[in-house]
Amino acid sequence: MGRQPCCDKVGLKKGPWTAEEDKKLINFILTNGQCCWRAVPKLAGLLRCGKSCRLRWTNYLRPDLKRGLLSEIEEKMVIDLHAQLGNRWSKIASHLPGRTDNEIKNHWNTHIKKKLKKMGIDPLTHKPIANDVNDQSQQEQSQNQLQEAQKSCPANDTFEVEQNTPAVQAIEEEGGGDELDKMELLIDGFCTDEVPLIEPHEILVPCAPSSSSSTSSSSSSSNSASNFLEDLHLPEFEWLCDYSNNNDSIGLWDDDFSSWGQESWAYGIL
DNA sequence: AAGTCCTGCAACCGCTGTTGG
DNA sequence: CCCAACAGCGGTTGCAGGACT
Repeated sequence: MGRQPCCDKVGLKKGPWTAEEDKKLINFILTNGQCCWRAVPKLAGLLRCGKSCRLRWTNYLRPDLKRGLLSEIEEKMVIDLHAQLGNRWSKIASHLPGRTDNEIKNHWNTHIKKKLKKMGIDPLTHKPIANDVNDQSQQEQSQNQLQEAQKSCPANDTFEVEQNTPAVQAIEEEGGGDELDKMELLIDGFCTDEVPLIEPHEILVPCAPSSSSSTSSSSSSSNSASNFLEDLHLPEFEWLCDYSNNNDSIGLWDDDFSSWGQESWAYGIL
């Protein structure tokens, strides 16, 4: 007797979310908080499975998300953390407030991997790419050592940034080392699972409009959040912050979104 | 202008870990 | 201890839009 599917997939909608669905999900979460994702679609009136709702919320609708490309500092952090943690994207994401594991994973696969390869660095091992067989065996050895080190240093152990990985050195040589130093102040000496990393007043708006070119396919992705919210035409609540100003910040940082009450959050429910 | 290729992101799938009966 | 239910994670895919021919 195998495990039952997480949801009854018959009649459930798949594919891109519509603004209407987003609206329903946001309203439901804001009203009821995050609880029992399996029940969310039914209660929210959505023809989606709970898994899909959770993903949509955590990867896109969460108000504390930053949008746009990763900054140079964030990119370096990702590289450094990846050297330490491997493909544990959620752990890496926990060090980058406002970023999701999916976003980081995508960015790694599409940007950073190429960048590192271009620099002659193996994105897997974070070591210079070897050319001959001997170097390859050395590489494998160092890879094994890295994995052993990771095993002996589980994610919950105190995390310290390894500052001298070739990858990070290479990045630093390209400029921006000072910024990395600043960021290291933030991440040095806390446990991987210890969040928050920043104070509420430091939270960035989830919408910093990116001036960089965006090739997003989704109707609303990579837009500024203000535009995104306008697209949703949400009548039930309003964002209290002026998201049109990049320097504004929203006053919340709470991992436990379930604690969000009807009126206790950064929005005002009308 | 039309067709093709490439890129990047959102979302899905399947597996693992955790929890509670 | 076992098993089912559930949440979460990481790998992968599908597709829209831009770049190129």
